[in-house]
Amino acid sequence: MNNKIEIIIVDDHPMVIEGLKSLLSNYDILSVTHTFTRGKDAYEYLSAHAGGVVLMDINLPDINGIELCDKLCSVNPVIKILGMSTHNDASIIKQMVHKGARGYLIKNASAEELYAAIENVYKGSTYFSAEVQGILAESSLKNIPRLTRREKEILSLIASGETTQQIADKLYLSPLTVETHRRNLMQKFGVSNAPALIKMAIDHKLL
Amino acid sequence: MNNKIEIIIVDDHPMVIEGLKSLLSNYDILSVTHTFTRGKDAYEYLSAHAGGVVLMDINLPDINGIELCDKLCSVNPVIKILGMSTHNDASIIKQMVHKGARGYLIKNASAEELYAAIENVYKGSTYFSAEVQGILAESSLKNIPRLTRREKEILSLIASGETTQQIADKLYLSPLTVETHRRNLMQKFGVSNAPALIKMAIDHKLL
DNA sequence: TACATTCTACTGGTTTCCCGGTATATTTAT
DNA sequence: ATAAATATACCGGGAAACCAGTAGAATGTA
Repeated sequence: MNNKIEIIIVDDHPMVIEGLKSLLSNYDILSVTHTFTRGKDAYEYLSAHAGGVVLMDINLPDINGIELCDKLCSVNPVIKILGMSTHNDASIIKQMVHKGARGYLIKNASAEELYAAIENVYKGSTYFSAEVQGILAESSLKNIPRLTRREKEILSLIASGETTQQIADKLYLSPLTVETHRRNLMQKFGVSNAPALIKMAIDHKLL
Repeated sequence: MNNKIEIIIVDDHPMVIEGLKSLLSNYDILSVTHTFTRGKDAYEYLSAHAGGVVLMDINLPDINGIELCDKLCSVNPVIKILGMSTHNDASIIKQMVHKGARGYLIKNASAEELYAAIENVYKGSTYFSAEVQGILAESSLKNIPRLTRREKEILSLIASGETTQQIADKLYLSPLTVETHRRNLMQKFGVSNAPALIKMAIDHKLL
C-alpha cells in the first residue's frame, strides 16, 4: 500500500490501454493497477473496490458505458469515473455526467490534459476539457425535444413504415389517438410532415 | 540505415500513437520512425519518402483519411497503407481499399494481429482481419440501392420536409415527375411510404 | 389537494401521398 | 448503332396524412 493514485482503465482497445499506460507512466504519482477490456469484469472488480480513478471508455463490447457508469455509481457512490470517447457526442456526455461521471475526455487529449483531469477528479472536483465544455454549451442551445414514452414508441413505428391504422391496431389505440401523437411529435420537432420528422429524430439520435 | 521495417503512424490521438508504439516495441524488427497527428504533415513527409508501412487512422482532424490515402497512393504507388478505425463501417473500409489501402484494422486489434497485418502488408500482400472480412461479406449481401443524381436530389428534399409540389417548384419539374421519382425511391428501398424511406436512406448512409 | 403532464379520443375538412398503369425524350454505355 | 438506364410526364382513384380545434381520463408531482 503506497500513496500513489490508483488508476483503473476500462477500454476494449488494447492499443488505447497501452497508450494510456505509456502516457501515464511519466507521472510517478499515478499507478495503473487494473485494466479491463470488458464491462462485466470491470463491474465485478469495481463494485467491491473503492478508491482511485476509473478511466472508462463509453463504447464497450458487452455493456453500454452509460449503464455501467450508472450501476457502479449506485453501488459505490464514492467511485470517481472519468468518461472517455472518440465521439464528441453531446447527448452521450450529458447522460454520462447525469449518471455520475466526474469528468469527460475526448480521446485526442494530450498527456497533460489527461493528467489534469485525473488530478481534478481524484481531488473530488470535476473535469471537462474546453472542447467538451464547448460541445455541451452548443448542445444546450439547440433544445432537443423531450418525448414521452408513448411518443417514442409511435415515433419508431412510424420510422419502420407503419401507417396510423397499423400502429393503432398494434397498440390497441384509436387511430385518432395515434394521429394526435404524430401531430404532437411533428410539432415538437417543428416540422410539418413525417419524413422530416424521421430525419430530425435521427439527427437528434432519438431513433 | 538498418534492416528494420520502418513504421509511420498517422493518428490524431496521442494515446493511440503511444499505444501503438508500446505494442510494437515488443517486435525488434519494427521501428516506429515517424508519427503525425495531422494529415497535412503526413502527406508532406510520405509523398517524398517511400518504404515502410503506414498505419493510418481514417478520422483525422484536418483531412479525410480516404482522400489522404487516395492522394498518397497516386503520388507514391509503392506506399503500403494499413487503414485503422474504431468504426467497423463497411462503406468506409471498401472506399479505403478502393483508394489503395493494403489492409484494414479495427482498433481493438491485439498486438499479434497488428504485427501480422504489418508483416503481410510489408511483404506486399494484404491483410484484413476476420472481423473486417465478416463486415465486408455482410455488407455485400444487403445490396444498397444505387440512386441516380435526380433521385438523391429529391430524396434529400423529401427528408427536409418538402412536399411533392414544393420540390416540383424548386426543380422546375412537374409534380407528377417528382412523384414518379419518389415512387422509384420507395421501390428501390423496398418500403411503402416516405417516413420509412428516410429511415432506410439514413441507415444506408445516403443522407 | 391542486396542478401539470400525458394519454386518450373526437369532428370535419383539405391536402398530400400512394398505387397501378403507361409512355416519350434524353443520356449513357456497349 | 443499338440497347439500357434515366428523366420526364400523364390518368384515375383510393388511402393516408395533415390541419385546427376541443376535451375527458389517467397519472404523476408539488
